[in-house]
Amino acid sequence: MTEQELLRRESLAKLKELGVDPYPAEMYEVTGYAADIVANYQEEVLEDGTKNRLNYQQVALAGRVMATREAGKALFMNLQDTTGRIQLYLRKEEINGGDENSPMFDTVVKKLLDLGDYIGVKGFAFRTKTGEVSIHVQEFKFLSKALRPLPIVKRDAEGNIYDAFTDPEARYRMRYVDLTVNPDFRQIFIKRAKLVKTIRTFLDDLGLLEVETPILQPIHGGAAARPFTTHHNTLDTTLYMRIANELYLKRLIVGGFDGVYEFAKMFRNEGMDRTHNPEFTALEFYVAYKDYNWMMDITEQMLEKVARALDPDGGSTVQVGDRTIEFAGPYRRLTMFDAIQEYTGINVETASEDELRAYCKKVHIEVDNSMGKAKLIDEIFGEKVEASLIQPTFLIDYPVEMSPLTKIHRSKPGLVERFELFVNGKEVANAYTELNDPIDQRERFEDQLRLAERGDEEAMALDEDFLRALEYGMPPTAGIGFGIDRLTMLFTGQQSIQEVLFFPQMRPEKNV
RNA sequence: GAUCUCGUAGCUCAGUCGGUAGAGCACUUGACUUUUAAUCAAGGAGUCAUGGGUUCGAGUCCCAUCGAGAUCACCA
Repeated sequence: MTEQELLRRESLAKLKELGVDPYPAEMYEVTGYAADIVANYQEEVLEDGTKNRLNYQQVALAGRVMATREAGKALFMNLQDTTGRIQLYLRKEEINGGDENSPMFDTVVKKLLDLGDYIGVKGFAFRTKTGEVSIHVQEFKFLSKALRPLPIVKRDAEGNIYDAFTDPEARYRMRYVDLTVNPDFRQIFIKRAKLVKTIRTFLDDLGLLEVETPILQPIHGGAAARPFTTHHNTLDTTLYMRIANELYLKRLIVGGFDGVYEFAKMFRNEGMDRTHNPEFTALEFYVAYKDYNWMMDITEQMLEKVARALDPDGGSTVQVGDRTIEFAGPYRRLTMFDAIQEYTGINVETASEDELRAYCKKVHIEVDNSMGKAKLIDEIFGEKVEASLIQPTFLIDYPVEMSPLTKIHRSKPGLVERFELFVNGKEVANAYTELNDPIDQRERFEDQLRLAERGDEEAMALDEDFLRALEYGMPPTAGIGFGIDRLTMLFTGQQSIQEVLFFPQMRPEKNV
């Protein structure tokens, strides 16, 4: 144990000796919050120059002590509660209750109270000489003693931060410390919650039903990815953590729910980097009797709502670095082929597979001979177009080979009715007119099986029960999936997925 | 999975050519009844990520391991 930890344990023992309970059980009634009081405290100056305090004259706050400034027989503290910080002012005579021999001020407050301790205070609001709204404390109570020292982050009047707690490893492993000493990061998670809430309200208002579907699945369908595998003891069977929930949501459409949505944790056993965490959150929703054109309209409406909800002034734009992204629709709609034509000059419709392969080699895109024309098109798009799509853009009409769950295009042979939404050069949504022809779906699954036999670990598994469901009849349906983490990154200007997850996955810690 | 960079006090960081481990904040003791990055005086605090190697001598050079970050590959 470090010196400071030992000292805090000694303080704890001394508190108990003095009859102070460092961890009281009873509730503490809070009647005021730092941010409210700082924002709303009022006083009037009378004709004789004296001040008349108008509100918060009997208030109880609770929070952590984040700084102390001793001034002889007085003491200032910064108290941090869930809303922010406020200064406390304590005077010896009051804390001691008039008893000269009381240990409360000199021992309990000045010596045994440490930074990071939770306390409750009762008193009245006032404004100090220097103009800071503060609480004049008349009663104070230990609520919880901290046995480890917090990193001390200081901030001056201009807002400059000193000794910031910045080590990403420490911040992510000890998010509780990060959230305590870096209140700015709290805003990211508050915005995330608001984003989810805005979407939920939007979808509820559309008349969709929020549902839950299995996370433990006997067949990992609905996406191309490697799953986590687990085992159920009683059933003695292999189960997979879901990589997608799409096939379950469509079963509910078959069952007669015309619109369903789910905020769903997905699990993919793949690499981790600043845009990938092994578990992440997707929003998927499916609406009967609609198609992908309708879904594009709805996406525009939904994202504009989100942008306005998160913007302090209700605006529809988001600033990402030096780029201003406009979320009010309509968004540009560009076919994949037109996009490639525009950014590379290649007409992929007329180009042969060999010509595309030759182009890839020329511009140093890695290719191998197993790649068919569709895969080459996808590579060229990813390499040459994707990063250029800054303003929200629907990329539409994909080759059928890449989209085993998507309905064949109503007029363009070889393509499917699919779109992906790109913003700031990154994909944020993937949607299609759902394939509801059970015979076509079976053939697409069989194509996937052939890919799996050739060693494609991410090929989609054939789900007989899902096909049985389609054979009972699924209405024409539009569906979409959003990456909620990435959407949050976009709306909060974060470069790393770890900044929008409270507890990003880390390698196990050796010595805690 | 590959490459590069990093790991020194509770936090943020210095540490030269290989020669006794440093600073600010935090902490301890003292002063101070409106301070606010409080101030002033004094003091304590380190398995230099871990393990090996080279050397008279390693925080520093070499190797391995662990952890993190960035870039790339794959994916959402």
